[in-house]
This record gives sequence, C-alpha cells and structure tokens, in this order.
Amino acid sequence: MRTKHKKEVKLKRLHSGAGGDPIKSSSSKTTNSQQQRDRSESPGKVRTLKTQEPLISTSGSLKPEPEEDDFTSNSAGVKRKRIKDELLEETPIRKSRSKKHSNDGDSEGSQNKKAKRQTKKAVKKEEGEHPVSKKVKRTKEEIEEARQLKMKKKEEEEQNRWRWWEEKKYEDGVKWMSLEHNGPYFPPEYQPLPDDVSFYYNGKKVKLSLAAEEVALFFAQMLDHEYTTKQVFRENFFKDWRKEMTAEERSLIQHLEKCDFGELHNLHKAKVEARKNMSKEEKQALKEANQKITDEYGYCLLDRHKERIGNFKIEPPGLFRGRGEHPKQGMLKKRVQPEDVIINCSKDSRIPVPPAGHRWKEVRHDNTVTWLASWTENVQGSIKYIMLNANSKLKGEKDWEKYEVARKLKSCVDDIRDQYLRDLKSKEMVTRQRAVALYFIDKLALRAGNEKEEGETADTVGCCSLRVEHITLHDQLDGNECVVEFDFLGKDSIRYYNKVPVIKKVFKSVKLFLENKEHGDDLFDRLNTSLLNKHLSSLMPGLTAKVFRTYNASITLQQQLKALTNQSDNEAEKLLSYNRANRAVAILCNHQRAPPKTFEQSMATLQTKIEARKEQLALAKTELKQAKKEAKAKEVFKCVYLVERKKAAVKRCEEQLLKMEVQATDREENKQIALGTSKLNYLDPRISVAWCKNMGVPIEKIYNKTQREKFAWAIDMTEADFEF
DNA sequence: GAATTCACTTAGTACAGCAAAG
DNA sequence: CTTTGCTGTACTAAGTGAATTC
Repeated sequence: MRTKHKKEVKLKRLHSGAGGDPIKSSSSKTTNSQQQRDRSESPGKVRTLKTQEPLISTSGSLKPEPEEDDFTSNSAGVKRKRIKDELLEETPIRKSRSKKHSNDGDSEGSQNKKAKRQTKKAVKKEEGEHPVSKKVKRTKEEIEEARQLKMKKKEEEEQNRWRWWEEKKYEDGVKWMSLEHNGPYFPPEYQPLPDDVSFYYNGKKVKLSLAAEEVALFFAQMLDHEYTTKQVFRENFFKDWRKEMTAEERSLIQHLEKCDFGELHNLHKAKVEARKNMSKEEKQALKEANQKITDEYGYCLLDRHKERIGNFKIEPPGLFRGRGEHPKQGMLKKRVQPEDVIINCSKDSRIPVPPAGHRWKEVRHDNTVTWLASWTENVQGSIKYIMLNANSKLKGEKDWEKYEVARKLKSCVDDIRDQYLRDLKSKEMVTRQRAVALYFIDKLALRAGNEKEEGETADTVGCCSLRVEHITLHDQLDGNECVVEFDFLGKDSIRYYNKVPVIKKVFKSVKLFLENKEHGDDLFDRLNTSLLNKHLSSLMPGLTAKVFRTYNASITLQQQLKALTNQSDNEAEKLLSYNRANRAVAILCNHQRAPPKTFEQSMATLQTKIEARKEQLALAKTELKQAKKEAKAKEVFKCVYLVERKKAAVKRCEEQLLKMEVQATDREENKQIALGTSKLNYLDPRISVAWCKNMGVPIEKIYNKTQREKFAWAIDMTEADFEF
C-alpha cells in the first residue's frame, strides 16, 4: 500500500505534467536540449550486455607503427620513453646535475652548458645508430633543457610523494591529526559597468544600482545561450533579479521582455574577445598571478604533509544552471561572504585569516571530517565543501577502500545472486520487489535511485524510483522473449534507453508490480533505497547498491582485457583493446557525452584522407606490378631494387590506411560515449596497472599525469599477477 | 519510521592550452 | 604564422548513503 505522502506526490506529478513522458515531448518541435539529451541508439535495436563486445574486425591485423616516429625527436611518445630510460639508468648523475641546475635558475651559465653537454653525450649513446637531422640538432639544447627541467620536477615529486598507503590507518572515523590551511579564495568583487555602457528599459536608458546591475550582467552574459530562451529560466531569473533591485527599479522594471541587455552583452563579448587577443606578455602575467593564488590558497598541511586542495575557490555568484528540465534554473546564486563560511582546521594550527573587514561564520576543529571549509548555497540549500585533491591521502585511501569492498563482493556475489533469484518466488511483496530491483541493479548497473523532493530538482530516477511510465514489457521482441524496455532520465538527465531480455520470473514479477497502477506510480511501491541497502549490508558488511556498479564495472574491465588482448599484439593493438574494454564498461554504466561539436566534420575529413590513401595504395600497387614485370624481363639489379622499394611503399600505404581506418572506427564508436568517468571512478586501477605490466605497455599510455597521481597508490603497489 | 541533514562520490560540460595541420 | 582539433583541467551539479532529528 502506498503511503499517503507518496500518493500526494504522484498526483501532483500527474497534474503538473512534469512526470509525463519526458522523452517524446508533447510539442511537435524538438528543442536543441532535447536532441542533446536524446543520445540513445535508434529504436528497435536491442542493447544487451552481449552487444558490448567490441565489433571491429580489423583489430587482429594491425601492424606495428611505422618507424619514422623514432627519428623525429619531438615526438611525444619518444620523448617520454627517453625520460623514463634515463631515470632508470642514470639517477645518480642526474641528481647532482639537477641540483646545480636549480642553483643556476634559467640562466645560460657555463656550468650549465657543461652539464648539458654531458647529458647530450649520454643521450647520443642511448640513441645508438639513430641519425639525427641538422634541423633537430639546433633545437636540441632547448629540448634538452626542457627535458632536464621536467625530469627534475618529476624526481622531486617522486621524492616528496607521501606514500601513505604504507602507513597504518587511523581507527574509528578519525581523518587527520593536524590540519592547517589558508582558507578559501574569494572571487574578485564586482566591477561596475563603464559609463558608456547602459541598460535600457522600454527603450529608455536606466542606470541600475550596483546589485541589480551585477545580476543583469549575469543574464546578459548568457544571452547567446539557449537557456535564456527557456520560460522557466527567464521567470526564475526575473523574480530573483527583482529581489536585488531598489524599490524604484522594481516599480519601473516589470517585464523582462522590455529589457534591453544589448550593450551589456556586447561589452561581455568584447571582453571575451580581448582576452583571446591578449599578448604573450599579458597572458604570462595572468598566468603568474594565478599561480600566486594557487601557491597561497591551493595547498594545505595535513599531518605534516603538503597536500593539494581540489577546489580552493569559493564559487562565484551567477545564475544557476541546472541540468535537464530543472525547476530552479535561472535562479540567482548569491555571492558567498566570509560570514557564510565555516572553517575547519586543527586547534593548534594557524587559523586562516578572513578577508579584511570580515569574519568567519565559525571556526571548528572536527577531525572526523575531511573538509577544510564549507558554506550553504542559497539555491538548493545544500552544503558546499572545500576538500582535498584526488591525489591526496584522504581521497586515495577512500578510493582504495571502495575497490576492496567491491572485491569482497566478488567473493560472495554468487551467493547473493542465488539469494535474490530465490527471493523472486517470495510470497512477500517487499522481498519480491527487492529481488527484482537487485536483479536490475546487478545486471544493468543501474543506480540505487533515492527519492527526490518534487519541484526541487529535475525529474530523474534510478532503480528504486522507477515509475510505470519508464518501462514497457514485451512478451516478444526482435526474436527475444520477455523483454523489458527501459526509457528514463537518470542522473544529470541523461537518458537511459535499453531493451533487455530478462528471465521469466523477473518478467512475471514486473507484470505483477504493474497491475492496477497508472502513469506516475512507482514500480517498486514497497521498496526504497534505505530498505534495499539495509538488506544488502546484512548480506555483506559495507555492501550497498552502488558497490554493484563498481564491482560490475571492474570485473567487466578485467574480463574484457583478458578476452581482447594478446601478448603478441603490438602496442597500438593493445591500446585499442584497452579502450574497447574501457568502452564496454562505459556502455554498461551509460556514461554518455554530447557528441563533439566538430564531430561530423572531423569524421568527414578523416574519411577523405582515407579515400586519398586508398587511391595512393592502388597507385602504388600498379606501380609495383609494373616494376615486377620489368624486373622479370630484364633481371637488372636496379629493377630488383625498384621492386623492393615499391613493395615497401605498398606495405607502408596499407599500414597507414589500416591505422586510419582503425582510428575512424574507434572515434565513431566513441562518439557519444565518455570513457573518463568509468576510468576515474569505477575501474580498479590495479587491474589496469597489472595489465600494463603484463603487456609491457608503459603506464603513461593509459593514464595521463593527473590520473597517475590519483592512482599513485595502485601504480606503486600492484604486481603483474594482481587479480581483482 | 519519515524527513532532514550532512558528508562525500560521481557526473558532464565549458574552455584553456597546446600540438598538429595547413 | 594561423587555424584546427584534441586533451586536460576547472567547475559545479547531481547523485549515494549514513546519521540525526522530529
């Protein structure tokens, strides 16, 4: 039986129309944002776990990369390789040298030059017989210098890195023993408009008060954006804007339609343009100023270790941009004052100093939490936190823990699956619904689906909050029996669209759940996330719905990597396989992105390149034939040589063509799929590290610098035989 | 036991910056 | 040298889930 509250909510939803079919809009015109969000595959295609297996047929025949890369010393890959080699073999020399270097600074002292010459020699030796062209040589010194600097930095970082994973963990909720920082950085004050720029109302020039002017500018800046055409956005903005106005302004400015922000908008555009056209020096100065801010506010001292802060800047004021059909879009996000901010640090530390003339809301010393500062945001009333960077101990330890819980699930997932399959037969409705929900969460990696407050957020759902209108049952579909069609908006209003063949018991159960329900009703009316998680934690300590997502993502990666890569593949093939395994996970987790704006075009240019290469190949082939013919007839040495050359040309052409085709396929497959989210949040990095070790692929090929820092613990501790 | 609060993870997008291409 | 295209980063919204309050 539904609770009274829920019933009320449903009714409201039905009447407001917000709960109506969010996909097929009632209006015949499809807006841009709808198109953008509508990223599912063409209807009629059944997306099952099976289709996640990569499909490119050329993968088995990719040839090694052409060697020519090795001769251009500015190729990033080669540079990286060298740095690594040197680091491994020459550490003692480098140490003394880098010290000297740091004394010299950037100047071109003679000592410096001497040191450089030494390295050059060493590099030469390493390169062996690779000839270096003259042109390259000239910039060699610069390259060398840059390399040295990089190396020095890398080394320093390595030495400074806090190997927290080798330390004992704190017990019972204690997050740190000492914490010191400089507080958050506040955005600059509002700069009033110049005199020659005005706002007009009803065609008349109006000088706005400072507060009203600032908010007007927020709107003017967004004028090019589609947001500003949306009714809800405009209404919310106008309402909040009027709150910022003086009484006279409020009585004058009654209609948004009569507002002319043209000059403000142009001013903004000019500013953007000016920023783009800044001189090198100006850009440099700006960069340095930013660096100074980062140096001062970007770090903290946690248990005597310097750690980077993730978001040390207070969010600037502006207009709230929710995702999807957010009822609060356009509302004013107010400027945060120091008086709104709570500081958290250790008692005996240097307490951060508030900006002149201000004080903090509160200074507390709570070492059971990880945040350094917090404030309550005015649009949703939620708390915002200043926290550490992903490469910090606090974040890393938690991440590690997360994957350990997921691995524990691996050891008992069979039992849990047996259990919920048995529960599908339960006479009790709660148990039965719980079983079906778990089945979905496990099989489809759905999110838990907490309830949300109506009217406060966009209408999105997860597993437990699925409603009648989000699923369609098909006894028969495309040759499959018992197909459940899912169509709903999930987190960030990203559409989840999937047709899944399920086992009979699940199908029957869902049919049962739907009986006597109508549009707007919950599919799982007896179930919520809290109930579900309570049950899960009784099956295994620490188990919650989201662990299934982590577990299934990581195990999928491991399986896919095993299935797709061969020891004998070349590096490019191995990386392609890695990407495909990654992609399988991203598809499972429904991680989507808007297709890049230039996608169609860049695809087309690639296609023309492929065509050109094909022609070239055909030409090369005919030339080869010709050469062969001649060689047969004459048997002259020169002709034999020519045949060899033509053969090589054909081969090279084929390789390049193949490479481009693979690239095209890869890009096409990736069009709407975002790999980053799963890589960063769902895939146990130890799987990737072990794979790299087994396959002889350098870790830099799959993780960029940021990612390597975040996963330093995994890179350091993982052996080749790691099993998730 | 429902609602609210709090802390923390997960998410896509805008845009800067850089390298390759022209 | 400029344009193009791509990658990495900053940003902040939107989830999850435990604890607390009513």
